[in-house]
Amino acid sequence: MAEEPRVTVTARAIEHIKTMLASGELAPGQRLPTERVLAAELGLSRSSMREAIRALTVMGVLEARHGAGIYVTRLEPGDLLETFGVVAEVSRGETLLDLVRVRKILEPAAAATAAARLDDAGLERLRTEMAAMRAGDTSEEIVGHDLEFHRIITEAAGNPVLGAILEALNGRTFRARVWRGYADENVFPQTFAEHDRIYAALESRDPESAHLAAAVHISAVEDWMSRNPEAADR
Amino acid sequence: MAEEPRVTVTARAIEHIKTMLASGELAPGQRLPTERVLAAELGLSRSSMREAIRALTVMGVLEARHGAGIYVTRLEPGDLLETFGVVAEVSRGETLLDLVRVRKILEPAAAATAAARLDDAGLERLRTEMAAMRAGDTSEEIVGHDLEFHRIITEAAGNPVLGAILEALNGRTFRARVWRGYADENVFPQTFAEHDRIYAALESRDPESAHLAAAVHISAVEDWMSRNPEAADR
DNA sequence: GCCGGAGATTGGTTTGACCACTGATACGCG
DNA sequence: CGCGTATCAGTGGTCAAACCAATCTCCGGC
Repeated sequence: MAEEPRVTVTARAIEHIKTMLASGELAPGQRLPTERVLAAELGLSRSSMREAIRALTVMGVLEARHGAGIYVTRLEPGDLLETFGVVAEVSRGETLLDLVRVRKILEPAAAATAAARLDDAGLERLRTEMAAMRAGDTSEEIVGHDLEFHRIITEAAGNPVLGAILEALNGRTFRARVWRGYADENVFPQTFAEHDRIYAALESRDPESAHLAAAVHISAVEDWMSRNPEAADR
Repeated sequence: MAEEPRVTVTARAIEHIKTMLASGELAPGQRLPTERVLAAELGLSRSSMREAIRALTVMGVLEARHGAGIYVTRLEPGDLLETFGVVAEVSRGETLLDLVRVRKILEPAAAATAAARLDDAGLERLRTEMAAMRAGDTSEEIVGHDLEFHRIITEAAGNPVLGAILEALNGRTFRARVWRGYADENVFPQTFAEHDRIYAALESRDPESAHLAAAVHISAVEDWMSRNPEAADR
């Protein structure tokens, strides 16, 4: 016989709502019944129902607005993959290296695709970020422009899922660790040169060169992390 | 002035624990204080504290064992990226296509790496899965072996983060959608042939061929989905 | 017709009680 | 003495009933 009442009521509620979502019974943006009603319908207490809602909220599928109600999010990759970022936040050691290695696969692919799609306005924005980076004083500031530089490229690749994953792979926490180390070694010039290479490839609409330049760029980060494992443990 | 006490107490608790994790104050496998104690320490009610714990649980960061206590997970990619799978479960339409496109980038890279690392035992396991797939009756059964086939390769690539992402990208829900459609068109033979190509490349330890064969394989899926958009809406 | 405020609605938070599972301790049997 | 078992304290799981704090709605006055 079926023998597993071992699941908590909250877990069942979570599964229940996910199923409604997968089946299309709940559409993006749609409003759900109130907590009290949901609890009654699923036959559990409001407390437990709230736990389920909270879980789905952090997953990015639901959004609770105080006083207004509970809504299904747009269910776009960006919403759903936000939690992905925690892996970059709480990981250390070897896992951080693995993170970079995945980025080394994705970022070049994104750059290659972007090479064929980035328009003049995009190139202009890239130049702006590059200049801002060179002019930046604080490490914090430089990291911000670095992130933006890569995000523009990622966005131009036109794949929201890819964009969200790369975004997560580059959590501020993670990025800050690397750049803090960079600052101690004055490797900024080399990094700026790598960005220049990427930009040049994009400007000449050359996917292969863009792919290569991006790979070189990320490899530099990977190498640095390999040589400075202690940076992964802070 | 700082002006946003608009964050819920639960959100603060979540952040608090994540910070303790990032700083190393909480180590993998470690046991946390009881819910009651935690609630008191952070100055909130047990209900709210439980919501925070539930949230961290679904993120794969904490694990609550009934009667035993709350523990930090091993914090390995597999644990943390489990939620990632929801995107594959609740997404539809264009997003599903974007999902496959990301897989088209990652899977070939994984196959190429695996070509240099897969040992004889691994090859043997691949042959087993291939045979089982051909012999499979139900779609359900075939999907299972298909998944296992790819998982063996991914595992051989030796990057847990990459493995976890690909695992998520291939949620059973998602995979079932495709194969259900495949069954209607009898494209199994072609798929089997693609697997044969991948296997041959791996056996001859040829990264480039493996990369190519995997790309072809995933492209076939992508093409099929492009031609059958209605499959994405079930 | 527009504006503002009172009241209803709904999520946010707290409290306290009880249930269900786990693990360790102490007991009793062989 | 050794081992199995019964007991029980500790801990997470669930429920209930309030009250608080945003938000929305609708009605009345200007």
